[in-house]
Parts: sequence; C-alpha cells; structure tokens
Amino acid sequence: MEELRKTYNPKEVEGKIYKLWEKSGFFNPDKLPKRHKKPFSMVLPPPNVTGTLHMGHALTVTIEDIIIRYQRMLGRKTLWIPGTDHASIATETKFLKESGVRKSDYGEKRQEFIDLVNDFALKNKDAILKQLRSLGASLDWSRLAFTLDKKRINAVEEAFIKMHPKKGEGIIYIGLGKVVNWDVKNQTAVDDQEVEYEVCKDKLYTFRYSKDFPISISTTRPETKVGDTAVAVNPRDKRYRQYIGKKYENIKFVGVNLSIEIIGDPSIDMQFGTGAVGITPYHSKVDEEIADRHGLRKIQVINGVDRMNHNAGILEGLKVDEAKERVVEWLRSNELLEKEPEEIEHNKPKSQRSGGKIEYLPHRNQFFVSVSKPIPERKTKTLKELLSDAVKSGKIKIFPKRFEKVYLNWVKNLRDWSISRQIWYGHRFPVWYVPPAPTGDDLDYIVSRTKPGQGYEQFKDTLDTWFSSGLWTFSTLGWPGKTKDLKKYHPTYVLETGYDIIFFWVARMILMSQFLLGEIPFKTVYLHGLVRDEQRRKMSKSLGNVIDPLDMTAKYGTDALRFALIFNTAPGADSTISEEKIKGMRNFANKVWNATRFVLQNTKSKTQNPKYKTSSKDKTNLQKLKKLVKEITRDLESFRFHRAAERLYHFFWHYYADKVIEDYKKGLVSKALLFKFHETLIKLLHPFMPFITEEIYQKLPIKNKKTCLMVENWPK
RNA sequence: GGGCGACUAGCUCAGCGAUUAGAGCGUCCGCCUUACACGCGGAAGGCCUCAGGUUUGAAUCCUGAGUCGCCCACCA
Repeated sequence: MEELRKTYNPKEVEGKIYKLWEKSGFFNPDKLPKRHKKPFSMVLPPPNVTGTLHMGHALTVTIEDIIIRYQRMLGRKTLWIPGTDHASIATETKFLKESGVRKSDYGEKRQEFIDLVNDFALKNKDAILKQLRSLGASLDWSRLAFTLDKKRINAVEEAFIKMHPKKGEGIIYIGLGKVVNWDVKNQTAVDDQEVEYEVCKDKLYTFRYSKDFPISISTTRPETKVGDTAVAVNPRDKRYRQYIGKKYENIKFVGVNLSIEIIGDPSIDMQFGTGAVGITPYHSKVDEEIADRHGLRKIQVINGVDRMNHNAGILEGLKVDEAKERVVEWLRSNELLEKEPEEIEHNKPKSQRSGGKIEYLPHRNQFFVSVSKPIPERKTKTLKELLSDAVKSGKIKIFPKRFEKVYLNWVKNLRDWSISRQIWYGHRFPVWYVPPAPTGDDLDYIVSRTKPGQGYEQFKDTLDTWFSSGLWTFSTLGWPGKTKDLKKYHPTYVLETGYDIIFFWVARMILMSQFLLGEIPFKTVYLHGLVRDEQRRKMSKSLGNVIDPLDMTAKYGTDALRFALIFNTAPGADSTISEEKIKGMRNFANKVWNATRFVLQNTKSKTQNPKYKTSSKDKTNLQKLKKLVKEITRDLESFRFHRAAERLYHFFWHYYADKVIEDYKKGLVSKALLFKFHETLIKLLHPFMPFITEEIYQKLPIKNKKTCLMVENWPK
C-alpha cells in the first residue's frame, strides 16, 4: 500500500474524486443502486448569471450538499437539480454597467442587444457551473436547467396562459393607468419588493394652493401638486369638518387650473403637518387608493423621463427637481407659503437594482397578478389565501419557525404583483396586439403562444424574472409535460435558501405551485442567513472585504471551506467567515488525514490475524461512538447542521484522536475498535467533508466496500 | 407605525431547563514524544446586558428595562 503524504493536499485529490463521483453516475437518482427507493428531491436555488459565486452561494451549496449526501447514504433516491437564473433585470443592468454599451444605440436592434447580453450571461454561467463542481456539489448534471432555456420558456408561456387565457379572464390583468414604481434610471417598472427606502432629510413645505383656498397643506413634493384633485382631511377633524364635500374650481396654481374637492378619509393623520393632505392620485400609491375610494379624477404631470408633462402648465418640460424649485419660488412670490420649510426625516424610494430614483406614475399597459381575485378552480380562494393556507395549515413548515410569522405578515399586506418589465433580456409575454403601440384606454390584445395573424406584434415588455423562478420546482421536472419526474419528485422535500429571498422567491414558488398544480412546491423551507466578514460587515466589492470562495478552496481545500461555513452557523442567523477560520478547518482536515495515516500504518501489516482481545475500554468507547451516531443523525434530521459539525469536530479531535488513539498506543483498546471508530467517523464526516473522506475511504481496507463512500450506508 | 432578532472568554459565535458553561481564532508557558508543528502537553481568561419572577434547579422559561441590528409598511 502506498504511503500517505504527511499533510493532506486537497489539490491532488479533489479533481480526481469529483471525476470518480461523476463516473459512478450516482448523482443521477436513476442510476443509484437498488436499495435507493424512496425519492428525495431538492432544487438548487439557481444562481444569477450576473457574475460568479460568492460566499453566500458557497454556504447554500454546502448546506444542500450535506442534506443530499446524508439522504443518499440513508438510502433515499436522491435528486438535486442544478440550474442558473437569467435574472433579466439584474443581468441587463450589470451588463450595461460592465460593458459600457448604451442601450439607446440599439433602438431598433433589440435582438442584437439581447445577443450581447446572452454572451455575457453564458460566460458567467459556465464559470458558475465550474464553481459548483469545485465545491463538491453532488448535483444531477443530466437535469441541468436554465430559467431562459427552451423548456423553461415553454413552461413560462404555459403558466402565463393558464393564469390569463384571454383578455379579461384569469388572475392576470392589465392595469390601465394603475400607478407603478417607475425606475427612472433603468426605465422600467419594478415591483413593490424591488423598492428600497433611504432615510434622508427633506424639506416639508406648508402652503395654500391660492389665497382663497381655505385649507393649507404640507408636502415634500410641491411640484406634484399641479396634479392634485382633492384635499383629504380626517372626518373627525373639527378644524376642517365643515369643508368636506365642497368643491373649489379654477384655482390658479403655478399657471394650472386646479379643481379641488375636499374629502373626508379616516386614513388621514390629524397630527401630521396641517392635518390636510393634497391628493395626487397619479403620483402616489396611497393617494391612488384614496382617489379610488372617492372616485376622484386623476391627472398625470410627470413623465417617465423625469420631466413635467403637458398637464403641468408652465412647468412643462422642466426636470422634476427644477420644477420643484420653480413651484417654491412661485409660492414665495405669491406669499402662499405659510411658514419657512421645515427639515424633516423622510423615506425616499429608490430602486434596489439600479440605485436610481423611483417615481410613482401611471402606466398604460402593465400586467399584474391579482392576489385577491377568487379562483374558481381553487375553491374560490384567492392567491393570498392560498399563500397563507399553505403555511398556516402546516403543509409547509418554515425553519427556523419565526420566519413563518414573517411570511404570514407579508402575505397579509400583499398587493398585486407587477410583472411587466420594460427590459429586453428576459421572457416575452405571449401577448399580441396590432400596432400602433397600445396606448389607448381600451387596449385590445390576444393571448397566444404564436402570432395570431397578419399585422400582429408581440408585446415589447418582458416578465419579472421571479415569474420564471416561481415555476422552478416543477419547470425543472418537466412541467407542463406530465413527466415521471414530476410525479415522482414533486413536491420537493426541502427548499433551502437565504432568508433574504423568502418573499421574492419562496413565496412566489408557493403561489405558482398552488395555482398551477394545486399543490405545495416543497414540504419544508430551511432558511440560512447572510455570510459576513469577521467584523460582521456585509461583503462588498466597494468595501474590499470580499473573500472569494474559489481562492479559499484553492488555498485550503474545499472541505476546509465547507466546514468553516457550517461551523458555528446557526439556522437563519447571519454568520461570519474569515481566512483564519478556514485555516483552522484546514487543520482539522489534516488531523483527519493523519489519523488515517496512523490507522493505516497500524493495520496494514498484520491485519489478517488480529489478536486483539476486546479490552475493558472497548465497551465504553463503543457506547460513546453509538451515542455520537445517534446525535449526529438527530442533528441532521432536525436541520442542525452546525451542531453536527461541531460535535464531529470535537469528537474526532478531542475524543478519538486524543483519547482512543492514545489509548491504543498504550495497548488499552483493540485494533478492531480503532478501525471501527475510524470507519464510522469517516462516514459521518462525509456529508460535510466529501472529498477527503472519499479519498480516505478509497484507501481503507473495508469489507464489502462500495464503489464509493457517497453511496455507503449511513452508520447506525 | 408594526414585527423580529441579538446581547455568553480579547474577537467571531455555538449552547436554549440539570453534573466544574463550550468551539474557532487570539494570548502565555513548555515541547520536533516515530499519525499530525496544519502538531502535542499545560495555563490564563466568563456575576452568560441589567432588574424582577416561575422552578428542587435558569445563560437557558416568563415579565420589564437598556443597547445594537434586521425586516415590513410608508407619513403626505
């Protein structure tokens, strides 16, 4: 037998071992040995093709690979599906930023532009797939998927049509003039979830529209006031009660004729400002809701390119910021300002993706998924109800449990999902119209996979990227086809992902699966936290504190990185990673390696004829080992991966190495026991440190050895 | 405004009802003891944020306070 080197060298092991696994075919459940019967399935959260993998991905892969390897060893028919996400808006934004390409140069050459983004995406995709392999992920590559490949495009179209068979039907509708969050920088609408709020100091202006207007109002956005159609007060407010119902016509405000109705609405806070709010229905979501409640007129005064439009009178053509100054000047010179502007803290909306300004404005042909329309095929329940039922009923369990509350609270406040994006890279709508472009009030369109006839053009917009990821658990299994995979592996068993995408992704998968299949997409959701640096900061390029997982695996080995990631990492809690921690785990890997050397050196010579009698210590040692197996198994069953890892680390080093091996040297324990310990520990460690344990397994003289440790029986 | 989490060794964190409270990294002393210096032996270091309560027993459960952080809603 060859001598093991003194220190473990992951470089000469990992590539070789991964090939061995791939060659075995055991990543694919169809090729697993007979004993693997009961299916166990999971999808990998498809990484965005915006770049390469970071520590967060590495943690995801580590946890999921631990789960799948454990289940495989238990004897389940394990399927873990790999894939990547086209991430339409994120990828397009990133591409524009990195390439310097200007979209405006491609006005009529949409396909050319898409090809460029595609190239960019493909390059990243290849890198990602390589990285996944190098992290040791035992994914079934034969089922590799991409959210924008042919099969998934088919699934998306099918889903859309099921949700919206034709104009006026289903749960998708076009929001004619519904206010959207408009990302001025990216020139697209985005969903509520993609809007972030930044606290900043702003000026609150208090004024009247005109000298004879009875009520003064406060606002941080005076320029929008040319679009006001009402002033709302609280009906209980004694100061204003007598005005409710009155109408003031022909108010001259910055050269615009305003017509303002005084309305009473209980949502108005009497304490804030003057207790009266100027209602701007087309440039505020809250105002829009109030306007709908009271049947108010709506006037758009700001356009999509950050300028005032033709309804803004003398402000027309001005940039929004300029218009603001102009209005303030006008108010001053007309002595309408009640007092000097106050500095207040204000939450300013901005786009999570582009970092640019969000302007609320009406959009003519924006598609929405209604979350509150009763669905006949689902016992007239609404999506909202389906979403909350899935978790409330206990069909889906979220772990850690506290996230169930977070989820349910979110569902409670959920508004319709805005799914149209004015982005080019992504899924097209199976929706057609006859040009000129649909800007009319009554838009005519046809829902169809293919061109419905002469003169039709397809909708220019693309779908929110989460629309396709929402289908992931079943689109990867062949849906809408009635495939064997779908029957066997859906619902999936565990959905493991970061808590930061519980709404974006987890909720959307539940939504899609409930609507389209009438079943849950997974039984358990396991959420992990953010991976931070040693000082608990988020890793970011601008901070320069990014630790690249591949650098670390190259330096210390994949097993060391994986162990460091899971060590001391509680479920749902943010964790930290540092080079020092990884180094420590590299040392552990080396400890495992050298214990193996010791065992091999002591077994190779006279293994045939072991004369070791069971010693007094053997019995207690065996009990200890048995207890450990029980604990590790329990930890894994209850998703306490960190505890299992910590236990294993401690047991291996401070019990097995420090006590058992030392006792063996003194002749206090038998060789059989030593070997039993080693074999068992290697198996228990395998899900966590797959490479080194597999390498060791291949070298150990074990009876009835299998092709690889990966399919060995989990110790009992 | 609503909700959630954290506060444990110098640092980062496990532990969440019961024997002298743990790990990684760091610190100090001594060792190349033929598996391992990516190591071995030893040591220092903790009123487990504070105040009440429940309990035979609390870092662990309950109540309250303080500090920090996160999420959701968005306030004109």
